[in-house]
Amino acid sequence: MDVSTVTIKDVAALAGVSPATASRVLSGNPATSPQARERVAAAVKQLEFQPNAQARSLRSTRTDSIGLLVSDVRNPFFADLAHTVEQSALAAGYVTLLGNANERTDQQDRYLNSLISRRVDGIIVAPQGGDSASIRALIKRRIPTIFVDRVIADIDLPSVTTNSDTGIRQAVAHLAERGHTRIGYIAGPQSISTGRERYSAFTRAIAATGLSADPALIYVGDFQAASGSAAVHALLSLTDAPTAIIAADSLMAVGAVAMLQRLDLRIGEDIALVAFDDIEWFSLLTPALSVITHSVEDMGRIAVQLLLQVIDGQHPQSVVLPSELIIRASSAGAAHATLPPSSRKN
Amino acid sequence: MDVSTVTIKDVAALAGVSPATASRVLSGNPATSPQARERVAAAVKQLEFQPNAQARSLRSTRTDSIGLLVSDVRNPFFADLAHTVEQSALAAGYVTLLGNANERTDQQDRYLNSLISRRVDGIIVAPQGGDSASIRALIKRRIPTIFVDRVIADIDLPSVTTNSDTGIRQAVAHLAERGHTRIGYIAGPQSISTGRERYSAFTRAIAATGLSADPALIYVGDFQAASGSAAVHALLSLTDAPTAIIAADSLMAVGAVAMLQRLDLRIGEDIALVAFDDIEWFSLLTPALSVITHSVEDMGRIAVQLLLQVIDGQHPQSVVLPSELIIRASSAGAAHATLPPSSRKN
DNA sequence: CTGAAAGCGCTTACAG
DNA sequence: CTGAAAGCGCTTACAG
Repeated sequence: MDVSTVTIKDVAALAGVSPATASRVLSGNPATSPQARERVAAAVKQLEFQPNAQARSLRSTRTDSIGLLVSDVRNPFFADLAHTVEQSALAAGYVTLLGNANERTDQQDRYLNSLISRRVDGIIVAPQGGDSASIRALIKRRIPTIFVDRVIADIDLPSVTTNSDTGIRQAVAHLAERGHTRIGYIAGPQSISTGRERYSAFTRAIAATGLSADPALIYVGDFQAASGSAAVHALLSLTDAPTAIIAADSLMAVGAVAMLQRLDLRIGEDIALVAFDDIEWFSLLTPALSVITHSVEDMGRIAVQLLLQVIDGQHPQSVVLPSELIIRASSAGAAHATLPPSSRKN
Repeated sequence: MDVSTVTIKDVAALAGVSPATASRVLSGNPATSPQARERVAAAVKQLEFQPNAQARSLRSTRTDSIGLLVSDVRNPFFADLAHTVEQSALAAGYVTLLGNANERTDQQDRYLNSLISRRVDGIIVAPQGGDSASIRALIKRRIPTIFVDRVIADIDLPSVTTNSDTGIRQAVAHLAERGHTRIGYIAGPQSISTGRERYSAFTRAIAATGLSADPALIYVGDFQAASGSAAVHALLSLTDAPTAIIAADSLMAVGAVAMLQRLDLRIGEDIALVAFDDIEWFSLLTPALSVITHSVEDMGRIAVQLLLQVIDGQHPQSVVLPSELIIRASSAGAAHATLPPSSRKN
């Protein structure tokens, strides 16, 4: 007998009960006799029965699965987030279907539609860009959904985000204290909430400390490594170049490090660098990178919590997590004037 | 009308056709009239109809989804693999459900069972450890399955793996040429095929070059960072410590780097280091890390290709990809005697 | 505690 | 090219 075609009927027949009873035993319904439980269990084992999740959820409308849509799996922050979400969900009995938007709205829409078609019980999404038809569709269908890390401005859904203000303020204050007056900022895309928020946190911090608010010190990147490299090159080509740089995410920081190395600049001496997002690797660089840290574990765990509450019919409050500066060698030194790339070997 | 309850019957009613015709239009069956196509399309749009994938696959036995089980999403190699698999699958019209075994057999089994229940069309798996009931179940059920990166010894399934021999031989030869005679090796777990294979490639290379085959030079780790740190500490505590170390994966290499830094050893001068797996970050370290590279893009792309062939009823040959040494500063210097940790500040 | 029956939302021979 | 009908593998009121 082809084991792949074993159905609950086969189990029921072997156990000598009706499919209904077999189903009850399988789903842990207490209205079953010990004998029935025993015999069904034996039959399941003997036939290696695996219930068909499709059929089950077609009838019961539950799938015991959630969707997680991240912006970019290759970004260590989102890889870590995927990991914690998945572990938390597993502990609650849910399987996580992971989708990767690849920082593109079209792929986000494709995955979201696919998750809708699969009738996941809920979705955790780190949304791309601005408005999106597929996210509106989630709301229209009343599919339990929460935002993580990022939000979409006029869509009112529970979320877990980071208050970037504290960490960025601490970073700017710290750099000011080390004598930096012109701090460059590599911003994230302004179509993404974290990009906007960290940007405004930076400008507020600059204003509060009375440092140069020269708009030329701000370079808007796209949260990917290449834009971090481009940013460093542009910022250091200024006549009055910054002596310190803050990057709004880890990938752009990676690009910044690569370009600084290519320009033969010594990080922490010739120029200070601080990255948003604390990635394990940053502490291994020479010098170790100062970072603005926020807890990806908390974010993932709380995201699952909130989603389960929404699935349960509740209306949980959004949660905002703190951020904090960790000072390492890349920003520990005093400010020095930075030479433009053109005057150095490249 | 609650948009989430729109079914194909509603679409058919609005379009003035039968559900059968609506279904044919939806699935692109050519046996449909232009009028039917047009009116169904209009109804779908107006009602924002999303077909229920569960119901569809219950009847048609296809789900247009594949499963990918990786060993550890937080390992950049597997994150990259997930990315390329997903992109290739998407191009072929499949959605990828990603599961994370977290280097644990029990989680692997849980996900595999869940993927079976969801009736994915095929599964790509980087298997944990040795034999596994859930992997045997895949075969019994004749679920198209292929191995990627790792294999299980006596299970005969198509696979895409790396021939680690070339790269490791090049690495050993390169280190020998630089004057190293005692090369330490941080092995992966011997329960995993890549762990075993790279280990034997190393011992073969050592034998071929006539270097020290002292068993004390080999430390067996678990492919995680912490074991790389422990390995470095153990190897450098030897009376006759190695002057060069090869780590069998990127995570153990990260641990090795962290420990070498903690011991205040200068990589590339006091001790040479080579890592298996080429991770973007490795070139940013100071000094940049020499690596044994193999193409994760090819691996992911080919894995999807093979799986589609298996789904199509074919019996594709396994593919073995090449590996190659990339020499950077971490191994460029000449060999020096290495002092044990006890004689240094820690 | 149990079984017969209906139905979840689709698809697919079958007949026309 | 189209529709009525059966059925995919489950679950769940309903009646006993």
